[in-house]
Amino acid sequence: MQIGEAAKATGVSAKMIRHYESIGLVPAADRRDSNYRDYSHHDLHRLGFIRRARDLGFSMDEIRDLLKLWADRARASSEVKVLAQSHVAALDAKIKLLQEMRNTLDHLVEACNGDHRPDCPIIESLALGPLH
Amino acid sequence: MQIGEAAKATGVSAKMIRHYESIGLVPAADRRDSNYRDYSHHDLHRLGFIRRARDLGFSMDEIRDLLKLWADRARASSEVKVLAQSHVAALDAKIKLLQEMRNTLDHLVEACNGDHRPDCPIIESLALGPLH
DNA sequence: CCTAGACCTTCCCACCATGGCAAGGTCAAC
DNA sequence: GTTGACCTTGCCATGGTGGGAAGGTCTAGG
Repeated sequence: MQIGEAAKATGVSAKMIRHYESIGLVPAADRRDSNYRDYSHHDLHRLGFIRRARDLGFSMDEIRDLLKLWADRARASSEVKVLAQSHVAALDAKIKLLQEMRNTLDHLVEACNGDHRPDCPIIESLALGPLH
Repeated sequence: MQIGEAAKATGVSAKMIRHYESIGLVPAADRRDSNYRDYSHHDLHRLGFIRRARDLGFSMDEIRDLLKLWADRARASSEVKVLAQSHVAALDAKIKLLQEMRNTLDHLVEACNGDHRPDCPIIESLALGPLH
């Protein structure tokens, strides 16, 4: 199976498959005589794993760790759990930050008349002063 | 006031102040004989505005628009409100995405024993198959 | 007067994940 | 044998920020 097909099958773009190979996240693919990359079922499995991990927001480094844990059939599930938990915590922190932004801004939006007049608490709040 | 002091006063790093100047977000600062940049109260005001907008998660492009709206004292508050509302919507979308990640992963975490045994729904879920 | 150190200058490189484009090779179908 | 769909490598860009190098400027103290 060549790269385009592998891309469709896994939802990882051909571009990114090559990139993952270049950074060592996946082993270098086999090549045909044409020099085209050739993907096995096993390769697809690995790419699918990576895509799902990315869909959950894991970073490349974390995915690298997850792949190692996946390969190690003797590792304790607690090792995986710890990694996943710390990612949940990171997601929670990001969500909290975004929610604070959202709420602050939403209050300002609510306070803004949104009419033809220039007075606007949103701009005024941004324009407080040099500091503070 | 030179750049380091302006950085402390506004919470925008000297590095970023220069960057903002280079991309035209702030006008080129006055220079002293030494070629050091020289910041006025007015400049600080603008930098403070930018920092607060960044703290609310606005992109550089949006901040550019906000600065224009700030400068235009005749503009309707509705113009500002529309911009802010669309940013709130963008924040909501990001938050939703992160929450979906978080919840999916959290369910897997809850389902994982986290003990010495290797069985782990987290890894199993990532390893579903080449597709799906 | 000289030096140390704290500041400033410009310029280039790095991150992370991804896309785009260009110049060229390969293969299948018509 | 040409067309068109695919592949190859390589370089550049994004956005917002930090790091560092190599060198100029200023101030305080000996």
